[in-house]
Amino acid sequence: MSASTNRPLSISSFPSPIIHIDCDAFFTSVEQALHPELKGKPVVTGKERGIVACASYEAKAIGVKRPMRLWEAQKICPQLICLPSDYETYSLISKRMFEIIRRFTPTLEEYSIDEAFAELSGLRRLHRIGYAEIAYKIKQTVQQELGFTVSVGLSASKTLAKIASKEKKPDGFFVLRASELHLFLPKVALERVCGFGPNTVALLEKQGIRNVWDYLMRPEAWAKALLGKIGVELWHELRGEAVYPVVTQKKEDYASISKTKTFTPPSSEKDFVRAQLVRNLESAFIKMRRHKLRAKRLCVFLRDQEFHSSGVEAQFDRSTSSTLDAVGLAGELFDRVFRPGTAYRLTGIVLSKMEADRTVQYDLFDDVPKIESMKRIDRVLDGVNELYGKHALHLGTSLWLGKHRQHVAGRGDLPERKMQLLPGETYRQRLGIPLWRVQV
DNA sequence: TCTGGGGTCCTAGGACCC
DNA sequence: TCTGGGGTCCTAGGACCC
Repeated sequence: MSASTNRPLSISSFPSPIIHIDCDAFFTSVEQALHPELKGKPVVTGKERGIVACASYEAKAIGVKRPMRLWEAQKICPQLICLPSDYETYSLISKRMFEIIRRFTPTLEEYSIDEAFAELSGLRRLHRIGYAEIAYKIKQTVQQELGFTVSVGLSASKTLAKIASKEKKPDGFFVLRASELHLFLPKVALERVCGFGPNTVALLEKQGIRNVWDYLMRPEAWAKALLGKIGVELWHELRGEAVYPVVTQKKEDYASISKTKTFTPPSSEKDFVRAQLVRNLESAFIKMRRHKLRAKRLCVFLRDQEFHSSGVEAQFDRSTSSTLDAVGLAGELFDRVFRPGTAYRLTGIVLSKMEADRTVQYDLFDDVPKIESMKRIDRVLDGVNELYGKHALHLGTSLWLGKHRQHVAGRGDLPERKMQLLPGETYRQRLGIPLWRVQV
């Protein structure tokens, strides 16, 4: 890099001042704040899954990392305290944090359960202090009221603010002025940019780019040619020219809902893999109905032993929230993806093209009584499952075994399905799930 | 890092239409 | 039958994020 290129990109410090607030070891910090006896001790969450979901800084110091197996972590650190994740509480604390920040600025984006972006423009006059002081005051207030530390970065774009918040973690506070980028960015590794994953970093390194400043010294057109749209956006963001807005609107609905599940050992037994898939289908539909949504599109995918995934997508005749309605198509897609002789380790389904399930609109040729009765079945299913636990009541695996063609073509009819529920013992036993015996 | 689960967005190629 | 060009939708897959 020649000296002549190493000069400020911008004279103004903050064309648009944006802060990124990132909680330090959020889940365990909440636990320690709620249970003071845990303070200063190595704590992890994730007990229910058997892997480390979050490790406190005390645990990290001993070498516990994410996502380590729990037994592995306990070997390294025998005095480790393992807790199950308590998402409801974490969400509550998360909401409280967002509310605290909103007292300073309404322009807040709830980026994830433990991260937020906020715009500070126009606040200097209101608070009669500079942006850095406002940012610091936000950090202090959050910490005081929640009882654990957060890291805050202030800069001129979301991408830069995120880099800044990581700079001094934990309990970090870092101000990155646009006028100082030429001094700071040569020290910043490419993987610290949100949007540069392992593949992109490898590609950039092949081009002789070793840090963020190197990247900015290439022309915009070069970034576009190499990395496309995202490449250009980040090229601007990293120069302190904000491209990504702080999105204040809370996202309510999902663009997609997915359920995947890994099983061990891997299996090449078609009906067993299919049974796994049905399970995911049911879970996804339960979740979808809880959010009062329906889906038009369905994707089925499998992952084999070698970690290669393959999937197919298709659309329903009309969007649906009924599990029964979807089984046929799911079965068809499964048959298209499944390769005999291949051992699979995971099945997954993705529902997309979602819409609100409030407005009922039937096509001329829809079988209205049947749709209505399927909806009633779903309500019963959801009700029973609510009472007795998810999957207490579920589809018999046999529902589509052998006969599923018929269901796809004619969509079947309910009494007949009820008769066909019982065979398939082996898979049911292997999955350890009860039968569907309820009269609808 | 020999690998958990839930998301979002982008892109390239093909089909199909005018 | 061959020849263009362009638009749009769908599909499959990739990359990345928390």
